[in-house]
Amino acid sequence: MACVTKEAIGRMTRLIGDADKAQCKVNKLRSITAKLNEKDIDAEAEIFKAMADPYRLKILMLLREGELCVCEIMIAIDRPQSTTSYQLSILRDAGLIRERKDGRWSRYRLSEGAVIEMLNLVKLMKDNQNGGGDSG
Amino acid sequence: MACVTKEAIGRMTRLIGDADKAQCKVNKLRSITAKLNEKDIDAEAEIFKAMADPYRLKILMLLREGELCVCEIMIAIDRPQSTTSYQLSILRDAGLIRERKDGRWSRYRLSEGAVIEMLNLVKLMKDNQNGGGDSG
DNA sequence: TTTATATATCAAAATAGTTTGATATGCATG
DNA sequence: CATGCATATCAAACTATTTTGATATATAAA
Repeated sequence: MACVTKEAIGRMTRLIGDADKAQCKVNKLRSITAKLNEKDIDAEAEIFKAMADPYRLKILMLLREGELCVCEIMIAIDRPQSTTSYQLSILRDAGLIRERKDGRWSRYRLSEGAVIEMLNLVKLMKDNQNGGGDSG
Repeated sequence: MACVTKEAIGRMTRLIGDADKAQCKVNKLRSITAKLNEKDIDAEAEIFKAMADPYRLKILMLLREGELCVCEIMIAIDRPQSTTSYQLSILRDAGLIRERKDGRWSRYRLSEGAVIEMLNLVKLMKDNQNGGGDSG
């Protein structure tokens, strides 16, 4: 951390043109990131990681329609049981879905409305990138 | 795909208790996922992947404050230049940030407001999970 | 209580993503 | 055009995630 500071100030001085202001800017940048709580950021990254897979996105989209058990989900995404279980465990551990035991079945559902908002938002972003195309 | 269908209908029949209805349900589940466009889902997963890393989240949070060049970002996140460049390329390729060349500097900024909405939404989700804690 | 079923977990192979020093590229200046 | 600097790209080591058959666990039915 400390070992790059000198070079950092040099770079910043060339960028800004004034050594004192550069020192100031370096301090400011460092203080902004210092304020960002590591644990919070890791927790947020964990949520994005859980959504960062096509099968898992499919599962979330399916669960918008209502609660489903593992055997239904494995049919829908067309993967083996162990794979389906694995993907569900990632979503569950990230807090995106909830499990309910029902006899020998495990039924899964979305844990909160924000998951749907997230899916809507990412669709919007994708559509904006492609120039406003439409899709299911 | 076809080779699991028979077993799928068996499972579904046990779940529902009626072979015809089971066949129907299997078809319905398959048709829901069939409607989900693979390319769209992959594109959306790509966006989530880009956000699924603590350093990249930090960068996005920094860029909420305005445009920054690579040398400023590497100071803020305290990583070597090559690492910083790599992370920026992931964000750029996913369409989350935009690059602007300015002499020998490359300046980066958020590409759209939806990125900020995404950051707000994930913070909400994380806070809900922890029982409403607060953070920077 | 034996058997079948649904799901979770394990373990090992396969695949994918990250880090970073070294090097290339491109701009600006002397 | 030689030099210095900012950034991008490369390549190899490293780390993490995913896949899936096999196996364990738990529930229900025979």
